[in-house]
Amino acid sequence: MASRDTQHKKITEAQDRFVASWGQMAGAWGISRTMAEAHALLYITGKPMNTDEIMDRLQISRGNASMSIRALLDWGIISRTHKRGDRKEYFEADQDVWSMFRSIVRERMKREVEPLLATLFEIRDASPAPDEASGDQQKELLAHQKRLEEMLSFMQTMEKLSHRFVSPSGSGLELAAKLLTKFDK
Amino acid sequence: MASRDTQHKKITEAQDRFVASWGQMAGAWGISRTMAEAHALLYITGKPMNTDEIMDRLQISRGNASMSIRALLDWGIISRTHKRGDRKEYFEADQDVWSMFRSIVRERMKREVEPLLATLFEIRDASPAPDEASGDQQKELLAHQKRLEEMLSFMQTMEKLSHRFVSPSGSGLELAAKLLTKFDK
DNA sequence: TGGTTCTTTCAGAAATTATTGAAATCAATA
DNA sequence: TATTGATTTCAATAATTTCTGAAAGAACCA
Repeated sequence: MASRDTQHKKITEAQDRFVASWGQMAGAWGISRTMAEAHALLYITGKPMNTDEIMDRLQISRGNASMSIRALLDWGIISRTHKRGDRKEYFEADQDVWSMFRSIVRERMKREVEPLLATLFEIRDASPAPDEASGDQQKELLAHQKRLEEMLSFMQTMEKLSHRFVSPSGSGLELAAKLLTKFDK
Repeated sequence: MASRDTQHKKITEAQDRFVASWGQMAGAWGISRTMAEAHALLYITGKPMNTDEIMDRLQISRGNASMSIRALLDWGIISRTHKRGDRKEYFEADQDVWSMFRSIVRERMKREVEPLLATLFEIRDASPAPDEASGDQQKELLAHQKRLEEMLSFMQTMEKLSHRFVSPSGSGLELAAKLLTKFDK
């Protein structure tokens, strides 16, 4: 039978591996490794930690820790807590994976898709109006507009879909997703 | 009425804006700006272009163009074509936005989610087996395992969902997505 | 085969992004 | 209000990613 210490060491090791693999994926999704690691750490340990604990565990500077934590708060996937008799701030991760994921989708849509969509509308509306010029040019213009429209319509569909998913009532999509995968050939 | 030249200039301008805004979003999703721009250019012009044309239009080096094109080919969202009597290779973008998006999802799942999932399984399987040690440690271990399981189960659901979406037959999800957004409150 | 054209590769340079750490700010306490 | 401790900010630096350009490699042709 494993001793208390051995078992604890193994859990810590598993946590570290979790944190590392989470951090690895970060780059591919446009967030910094540290930010992902801090989140992973809070999620997998499940207990509130203060800035110093996070710094120590991840071996990062105070500034970096502060900024990463702030970013996670802005994303809405971690929250502040306090400990009686301790002036330090503690942070804990949302423990519901689905709600966490919803926050991420919400933020990314707001930050990246919505501005893009706005720009696409602008581009469309600034397009030259069809005139009676030569057939060839006419065709080119129409084809251009069609491509713009298709992209726009795709992104709008995605936007609406994400809204459904993200809205409180839309959490039913969690069930839908699970059901959909149940009936797998 | 706009002259031929004016109209053409305006289309080019719209294309450039499209390319730029596409490129801007790239960073946030972990692909290089140039790669996104090259794809945007091929998509929005709708016509096959060779390496030199892409280089000129995006003002990039030959090396960069070659590597970006290669990456887009690997992702399966552009394809090679040829012009009779021209030894150069031409490239054109998949004009179907949904099929394009499916390719992107397929590749990202394969490259990022699947490896992560594999690592998560590894971590779980290397976890210490529950033993008869103290209740506190026992509880901690069980909580740790529960968090791992929840994350695993979430990612597996996502994986299955994406497979449905990505598979040829799964293109029905396009319809489903559109339908879902139709009934908007 | 040698010459020509097109394509890929990759070491180094440039640009971008992430991180540090010390100073400034803020907050609680007495 | 001064003191102490916690937190944020940000200019400087480090690390990483992207890009260039020249050289090597292929493909084609006469």
